[in-house]
Amino acid sequence: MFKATTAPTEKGELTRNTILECALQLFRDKGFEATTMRDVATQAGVALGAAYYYFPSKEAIIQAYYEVVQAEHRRRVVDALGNQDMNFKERMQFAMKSKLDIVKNDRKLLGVVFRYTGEPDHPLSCLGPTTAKTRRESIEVFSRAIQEERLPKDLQQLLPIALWALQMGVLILFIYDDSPHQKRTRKLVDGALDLTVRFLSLAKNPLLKPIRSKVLGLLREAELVPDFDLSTFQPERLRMNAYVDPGSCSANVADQERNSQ
Amino acid sequence: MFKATTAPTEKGELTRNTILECALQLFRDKGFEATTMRDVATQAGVALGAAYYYFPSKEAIIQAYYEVVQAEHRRRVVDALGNQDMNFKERMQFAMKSKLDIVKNDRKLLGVVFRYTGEPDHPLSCLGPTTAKTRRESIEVFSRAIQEERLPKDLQQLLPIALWALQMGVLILFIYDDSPHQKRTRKLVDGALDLTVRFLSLAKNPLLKPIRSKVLGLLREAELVPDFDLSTFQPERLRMNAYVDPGSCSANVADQERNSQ
DNA sequence: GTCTATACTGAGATAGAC
DNA sequence: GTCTATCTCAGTATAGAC
Repeated sequence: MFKATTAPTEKGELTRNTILECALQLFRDKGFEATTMRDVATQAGVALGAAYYYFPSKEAIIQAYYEVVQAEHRRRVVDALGNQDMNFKERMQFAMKSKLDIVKNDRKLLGVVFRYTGEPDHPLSCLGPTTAKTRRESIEVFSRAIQEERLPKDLQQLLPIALWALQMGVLILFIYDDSPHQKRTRKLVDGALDLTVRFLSLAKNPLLKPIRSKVLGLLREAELVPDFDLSTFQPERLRMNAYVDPGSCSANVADQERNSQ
Repeated sequence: MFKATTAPTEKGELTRNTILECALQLFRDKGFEATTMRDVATQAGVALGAAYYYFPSKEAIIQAYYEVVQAEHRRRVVDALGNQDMNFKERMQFAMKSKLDIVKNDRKLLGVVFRYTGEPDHPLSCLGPTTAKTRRESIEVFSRAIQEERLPKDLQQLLPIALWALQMGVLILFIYDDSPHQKRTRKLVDGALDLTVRFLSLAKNPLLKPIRSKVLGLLREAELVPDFDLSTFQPERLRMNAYVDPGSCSANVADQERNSQ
């Protein structure tokens, strides 16, 4: 199991970490719904007010969890890219599977991340403006994983976003997957990436450039893909993130949610 | 605007309909969160307990709404298939767009349908066992829409499920789409279906049968597509619906949710 | 800025009377 | 089937300690 939080620097960080760790332990033991904020505060040895001081809602704790997961994912991928010799497909596989490894014991918790997917205005919407930073980081991890591969520019832009979207779907499947060790989902990942590689070597063919352009144009029109050429990829320009003041991306969820009240 | 409910026959049905209509009106006016169950009960002229008698939770009202939408969708598609002369692409377009037309003024409400997507055990999970009937009906509508087209058996099985999945994604995009009349989403639908048609005429080529088999095998292994040949399509065999007793599918959400407590 | 302690409100949900 | 009374708990408020 990966360490859930990074080393705290200030006292406040330590309290926050304690609350986070205790909350996650309770969520794992009793379930998210069955755990009250009072339980969390008691377990962490702080007053209720302290819990709310750091996390504006119970769901915000899950969001914080997901950010930790995301940081760990990045760490693992960067580490592996630096130390292992993997081919294109292996790098994509690693990027997908390491995420699953990280969350494998927390499938119940993970589902809460998706709770406000359909509600753009909710501060914890996993596709909304306040979660843009995490989303961008996630896409960036996939971007790194495929960086070394020589791909046409349009595919280079498209693929990390497609992999991120695939990963979102895979996570849902993973949550529902009751096969031992979620073998079913892992097999699907293998197969999907296998097809992706084959498909890409087809798509690289200059003869298919028109259809690639059509697809990209379509996704750009839908503002699912940023409408400019990227060497420095800036997915915060995604339409779904359009409301975000880029400067506000650095605040933590607690602050963001508080601000939005 | 379509009529939200069918003509009630018994007294209980009438009360239920009243509560449903009043709730939806309030949700549209004030928003889902801002509306309390007390508001709903008051507006409908019943006691709080009566509202909970028919709908075990506030979200269950949204689920009931979605079932009405689904019924209307089926009605429109069946009607159009019988009366209009449309080609393959037009039929798919109609199936997609009529759904959007139905929900176009309720995008805020619609998001709540997705609230428990990541929580398999929740009675209102839109991918869970208790919503299997609605899901099956939705897939069946797409199945009808493409029925007349001559397609290889495997594609005939795959396509309705793929269209259903596409529609789920499209609905999310639709919710986030702030362009006038959600033109952006509608254009994406056009483009996506255009590509689908082109892709299908490619895929129909017997030379590509092996890759088709691979894709289908993959999806079957992941239990995203039922593992048998279908002439009578039975999506309740989908893995995600595996817990469902097929006999229990006829009960309404309220009953199902109550039973699951 | 980081917390404690306590009291309070609002609303989702339930129990049990009728 | 319906109502009234009640419960629980998320979240807020406040006043103050360090």
